[in-house]
Amino acid sequence: MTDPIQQALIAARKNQILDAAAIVFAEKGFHPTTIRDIARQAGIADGTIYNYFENKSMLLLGIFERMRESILAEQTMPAPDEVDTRAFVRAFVQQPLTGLREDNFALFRIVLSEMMVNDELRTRYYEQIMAPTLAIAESYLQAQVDQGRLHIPDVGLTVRAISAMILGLMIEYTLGDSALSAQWDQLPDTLTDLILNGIYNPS
Amino acid sequence: MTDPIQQALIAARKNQILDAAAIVFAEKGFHPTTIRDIARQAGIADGTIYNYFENKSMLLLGIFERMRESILAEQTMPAPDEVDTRAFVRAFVQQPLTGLREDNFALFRIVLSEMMVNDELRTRYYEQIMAPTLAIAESYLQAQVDQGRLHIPDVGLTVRAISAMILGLMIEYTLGDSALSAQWDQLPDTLTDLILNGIYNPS
Amino acid sequence: MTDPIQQALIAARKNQILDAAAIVFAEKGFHPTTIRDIARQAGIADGTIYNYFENKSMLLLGIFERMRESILAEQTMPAPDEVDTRAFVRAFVQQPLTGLREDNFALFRIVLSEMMVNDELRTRYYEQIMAPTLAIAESYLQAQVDQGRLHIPDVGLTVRAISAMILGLMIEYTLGDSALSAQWDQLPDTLTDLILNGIYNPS
Amino acid sequence: MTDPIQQALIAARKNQILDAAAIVFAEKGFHPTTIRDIARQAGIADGTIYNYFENKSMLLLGIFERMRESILAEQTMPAPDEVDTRAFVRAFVQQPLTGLREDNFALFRIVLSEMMVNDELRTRYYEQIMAPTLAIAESYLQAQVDQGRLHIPDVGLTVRAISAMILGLMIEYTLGDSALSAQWDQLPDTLTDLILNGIYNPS
DNA sequence: GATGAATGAGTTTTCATTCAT
DNA sequence: AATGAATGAAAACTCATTCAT
Repeated sequence: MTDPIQQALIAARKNQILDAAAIVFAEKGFHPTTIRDIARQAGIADGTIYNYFENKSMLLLGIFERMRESILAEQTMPAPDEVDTRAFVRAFVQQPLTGLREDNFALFRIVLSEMMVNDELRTRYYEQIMAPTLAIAESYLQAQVDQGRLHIPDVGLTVRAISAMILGLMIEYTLGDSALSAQWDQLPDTLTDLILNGIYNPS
Repeated sequence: MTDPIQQALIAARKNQILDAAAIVFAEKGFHPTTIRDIARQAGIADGTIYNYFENKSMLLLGIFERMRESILAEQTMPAPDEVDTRAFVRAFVQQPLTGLREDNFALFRIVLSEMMVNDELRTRYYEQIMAPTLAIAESYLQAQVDQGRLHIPDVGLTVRAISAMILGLMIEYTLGDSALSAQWDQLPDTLTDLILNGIYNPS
Repeated sequence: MTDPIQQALIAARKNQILDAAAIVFAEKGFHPTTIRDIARQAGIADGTIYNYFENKSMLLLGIFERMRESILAEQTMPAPDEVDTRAFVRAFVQQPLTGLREDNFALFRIVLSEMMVNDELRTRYYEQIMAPTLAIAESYLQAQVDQGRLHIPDVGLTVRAISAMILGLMIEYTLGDSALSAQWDQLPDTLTDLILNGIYNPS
Repeated sequence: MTDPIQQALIAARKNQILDAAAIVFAEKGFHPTTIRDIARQAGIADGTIYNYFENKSMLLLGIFERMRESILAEQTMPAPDEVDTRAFVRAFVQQPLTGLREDNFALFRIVLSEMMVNDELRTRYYEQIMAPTLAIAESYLQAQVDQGRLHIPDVGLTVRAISAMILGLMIEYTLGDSALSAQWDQLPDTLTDLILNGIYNPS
């Protein structure tokens, strides 16, 4: 049970299966993918998958968990005091935009799509990722406000608006907006300007 | 074929079916809903649906078309000159936030979820809704910039960022963020402030 | 719904399916038989079966219902007064022994086997067939007792013992007892003697 | 191979497995029970079972063999001369009725059910249990007939009828007849009366 | 145009059995 | 001898779609 070698083998096999599932899901989508597709991609038998995952939905959940872990691992925000405010905000928006790029995008689309429709997935996402991430961001911004660097009437709502902007941009990207993909690399700077200074011209 | 009475009957029957489909989709989701579910809800036979729609996906497309029409019909932007800049921006963000609320939300989630995964739906959405809407918004903002009221280095990207914020907020809402739903009515003002002035405290 | 022609068509199709199921069950047994086997035998598609029966078990239940109806239809006991006691008892034992012979035996074995193991089937059998049959037999015997023709200390238990004897003989037959099948036709007389007079030699 | 210690170990392990199988079979039935269920119950690995039994059916056969041995071991009929005829018949019917009660009943139902459907099991049952038991009973009865105590025109058929009555009663019991289970303890006497004297009232 | 019975391809999931360790 | 992960065949069941009436 607690044999560490066994544990490692089980984890390795689980990862092997999730790797395969991620590839096929990203390629064909969740519903069109069959268990057989995944088994073939992983080079194992159909039944083996069921030794490690209860059913097909749990595979998506497994992929989601791994995304969660890798995202949380990356979340190394700079200490707010050490950088100037602009660099801080820029880091804040850039991380998700570049972190979830390329290969991950196809998969992100699949997972998000299913998440909007699958209660269990949605609950887990909100509780395990979104809520804690929002809380962390909120405390960061609040610290900046307390230091007088930022002026934010409602920190909670503002944090949600900013993260929504990032999420929405990733969705618009997946929807095929060519202008967006062409200028993707300019986003961090443009967003930072927008967030910090707005678009009003007071002159 | 071009008999106007026939046309009206066909349109009425199509709407009857789409009404039924919208109800059931909103309740159960797209994939879990069967043609029989929809036929029962509409009070007609399974086969009748196929006299009006090619297949199940086309039902989603039909619903989507109706959403498009109602959204476009609502898009009555104020003439930019007639209102001050703040009221203009506020109207810009408020319309989708209040328009797509309540009953529509469940359906919006289903349609968006499938759209992220269905190429045809996605293409149609981008070409028929997102692209024209972005273009209109872009021209509006550009006019304000030209009048010196707004300062926007990259109008295209900024329009996308703002609309992404709105889309993202609707998604976060569907994901079950309670803070967001509690303060939903404050969003138009908060967003307008954020968009116009940003969060930087220059003092 | 209540269209009599529809009703007849549905009944006919149900019987077609049950006929096929009875043949294949009798040949291969319940568990080894697949839905496809039955569909092929009936000359219809697999899915059609599910338009008429909820699942495989319901087919067995349907067969069972038809056996029930045909058995009840045959249960035309002679009026107890019109025949002498011996003829009455003989008719009592002969009917099931000859009624459930030949073709039916293979099917009887399958149904009984599954009935001993399937709660729903067992409950239905007891309530719809065994209990009423026992009640009828009990009242018949009681009438004979009241007329002084028979001497039965416990009518309920005796009725059960006699019917058990018949059931047991059918099972022993299915178990392959060659002596029994060779002398099957003598059973009604032998059983009548045994039941009426017992085996004690008082001389 | 013939190492007596080895033999004992093998026998012990076989019994351990059969004990587990009997428990789970009695609880869930034969088909619904998985090898894993049995292995868990026995506290061993799935594969170990296959070191001792060829396949799942052989487990049922193994259980059956043990039942056979215990039944034959119990079959200690009184010497016919030593008891009066009534006591003899009573002992004859009582033994199976009380022997196969309580715990054994659930298992008996499973085994009998499968026996009616499984050729190998059925053949073994007939040849190894039913035929010898009938033969013994037949010789006992024949002895009584020869001594003039009993009057039986056809001993073979009568023996089958009596044993069928016992078997049938056990089945009716398993089918859930409440009157039967309530009066189960009176059965030996009632049956003895019925068998010896019948129900005819010659007065 | 409406009906709804018939179709049958397609998929998930189970589980007896094997065999390398 | 014991293990239990891997296997993959097998089967029930669903449901979008068709088409004769």
